[in-house]
Amino acid sequence: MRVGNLPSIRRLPVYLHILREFRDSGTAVTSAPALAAATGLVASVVRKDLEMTGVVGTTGIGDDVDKLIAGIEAFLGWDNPRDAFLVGVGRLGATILGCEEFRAQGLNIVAAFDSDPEKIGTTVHGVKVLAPAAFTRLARRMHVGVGILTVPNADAQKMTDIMVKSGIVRIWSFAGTVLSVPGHVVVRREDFSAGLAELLARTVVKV
Amino acid sequence: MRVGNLPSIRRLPVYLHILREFRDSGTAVTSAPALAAATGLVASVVRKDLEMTGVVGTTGIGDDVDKLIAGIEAFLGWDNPRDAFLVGVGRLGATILGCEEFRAQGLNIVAAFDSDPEKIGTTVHGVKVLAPAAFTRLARRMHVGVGILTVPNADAQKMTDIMVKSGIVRIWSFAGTVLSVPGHVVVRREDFSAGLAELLARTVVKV
DNA sequence: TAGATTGTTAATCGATTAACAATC
DNA sequence: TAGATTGTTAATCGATTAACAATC
Repeated sequence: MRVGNLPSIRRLPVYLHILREFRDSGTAVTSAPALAAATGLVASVVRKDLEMTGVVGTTGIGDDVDKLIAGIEAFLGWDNPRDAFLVGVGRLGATILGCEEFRAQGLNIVAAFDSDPEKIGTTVHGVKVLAPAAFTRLARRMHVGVGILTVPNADAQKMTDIMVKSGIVRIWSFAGTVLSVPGHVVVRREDFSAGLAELLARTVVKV
Repeated sequence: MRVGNLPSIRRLPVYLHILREFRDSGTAVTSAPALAAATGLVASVVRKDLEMTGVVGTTGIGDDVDKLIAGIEAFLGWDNPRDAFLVGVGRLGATILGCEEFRAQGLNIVAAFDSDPEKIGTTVHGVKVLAPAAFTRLARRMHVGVGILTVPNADAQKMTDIMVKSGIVRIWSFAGTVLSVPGHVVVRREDFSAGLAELLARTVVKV
């Protein structure tokens, strides 16, 4: 069974962003062609993507902006953020701790972990930094299911294993390495090297 | 005409990472099946991906590790980094300025720009922060073709227009908005909201 | 009504995967 | 030789796009 394809899910936040602008400028009704124009996609794709959220429009008229916003937010779980632990309070980890907007995007970072004794006990952007030894116990007690991995590549698999053992089922990884996890664990890798490769190597020309 | 597909290009840095580990552990020859095992892909995909780089292996034996490394690096342009300007020295921008590894991945950040007078004139991780007014003149004089966009969403399109006007043809954007650019400009969007949506909404189950 | 847009089906496109002859 | 792997072609799979009847 599948609930939607990945490319569609990735486009939903873009629609949401545009729909909120529409709402803020007083537009109550929109349409697939209008969203297509604003995103650079074609209307068929927009319709397919929105179908996934279960929100239905009115034939001949279009879609209600508020309903669409609520529908997408519900589908993405943004109306009900999940608790997450972050491991690795380096520069990137600290930057992520400072992103308040994630809280409105389904992610509530409740604690951070780092093996550096200098960092343990400090508070970074309002989040307490704890010793890695406490990870498993706390994750289980607080029923935390989401882990953010911002450790150096060399430590990534080791920390992943600890996460999995602790009941984490979704891992947002910023490590460059491929992680091996059991089948029930979802890993989303943000791969800057891949992004850079795509940006610079791209000699792909559409004909 | 096309030189390769995007998914393949995005996988190349992963192969590179593994190949370097192979080399460092004294392995001189590898194979598509071996790389498939290390990445979790299937051998056919590995062969297709490597075909793109032009490196040819030996039937029945496999591929030379050093040749593959050199071939991928050359294909990605990592052996010959391009100069880039970064705009928006906030938390994320500063973090990116601190990523020395980008220099080995084809990207050489030579200057940063920010409209905050407190930041102008300072040096962040070895990179000078300048006033945005100087962007166009410097980009043209130094023939900089790559721009990194780490400004708030509200300023993203405005800065994009300035980049395009200044001769930038590749934009690595960390803004959440859709940017409109002329056809000759390549934009690669690192979309954390999309990543998060994919991570959390994913109820997709492979059957 | 005429114009516009919906939801959905069918056609197209592109990427992944399997298969295999060639060959070390 | 027997086993393994190459490069490449053909089959499969999944996502994008076009088309259209229904309908406001």
